[in-house]
Amino acid sequence: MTVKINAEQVIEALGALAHEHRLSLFRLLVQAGAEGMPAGAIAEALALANSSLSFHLAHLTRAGLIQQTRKSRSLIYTADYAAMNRLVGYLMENCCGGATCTPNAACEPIATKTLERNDA
Amino acid sequence: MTVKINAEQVIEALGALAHEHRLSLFRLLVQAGAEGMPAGAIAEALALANSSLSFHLAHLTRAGLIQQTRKSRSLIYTADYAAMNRLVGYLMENCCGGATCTPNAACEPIATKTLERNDA
DNA sequence: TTTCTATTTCGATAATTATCGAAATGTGAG
DNA sequence: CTCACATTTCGATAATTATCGAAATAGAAA
Repeated sequence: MTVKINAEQVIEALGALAHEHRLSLFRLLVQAGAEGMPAGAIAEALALANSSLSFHLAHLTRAGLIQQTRKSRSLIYTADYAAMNRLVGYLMENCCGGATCTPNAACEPIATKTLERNDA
Repeated sequence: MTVKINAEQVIEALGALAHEHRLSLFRLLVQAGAEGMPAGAIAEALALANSSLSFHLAHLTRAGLIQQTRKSRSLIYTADYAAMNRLVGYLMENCCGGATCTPNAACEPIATKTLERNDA
């Protein structure tokens, strides 16, 4: 339990995930692993207008569930596994009055191809 | 993994929990244990108008996160721990491409006082 | 600098959601 | 049957959210 999370952040994250396209989008990035995906490829995969996708990407980013890095002209989005773990941790932590059942399964990103940054 | 859950149900549950009052409400019921709480007591605890609370109770019920039983004139609401576990299970299951990290911590309701129904 | 490409921001619109008071419903008591 | 109580449903209103095309921004290449 390195980083704390509060109710407000939990609500923001839950609300961000509680949408057909954003849930698909997040899981797409989770499966994409540490390499992530450029916005254009995501828009194509989800069959969304660029402007709509941008709206959802901003929403997930604001909720702290995904992150953005630039690679030449493309913006690469990656899932934030730590945030995912914190969210589930919060739900489980407050599950049984706060005592016994905390999740001991932590998710680590899958390095699909290039493993450039090992600073996680 | 006795009961399956699909994306649509997950979205409904996440959306139900992604609200200040409903998240507090759900956690209140979780802490209340198997005994549950009558609507009136919940409204008082959360300082909500009866009609507003009823709206949120219906929302959580529709999402399958809480259940309703009648006890004389009062309607008693209880948290559905199994639904909670299914939700977290879904999130974790699809966390690492679906393979390794599933949660092995399951939440059981706390029997605070009367343990009338053992058919869980 | 000019052009090309990727992505975001801006309007404008439609749909959904949250809120509360007042009225209605349903249950038990006298 | 009538009354009292707990909760829900009904309106009406305000706020938020999702959508997409068109225009603007940002970076890279020529």
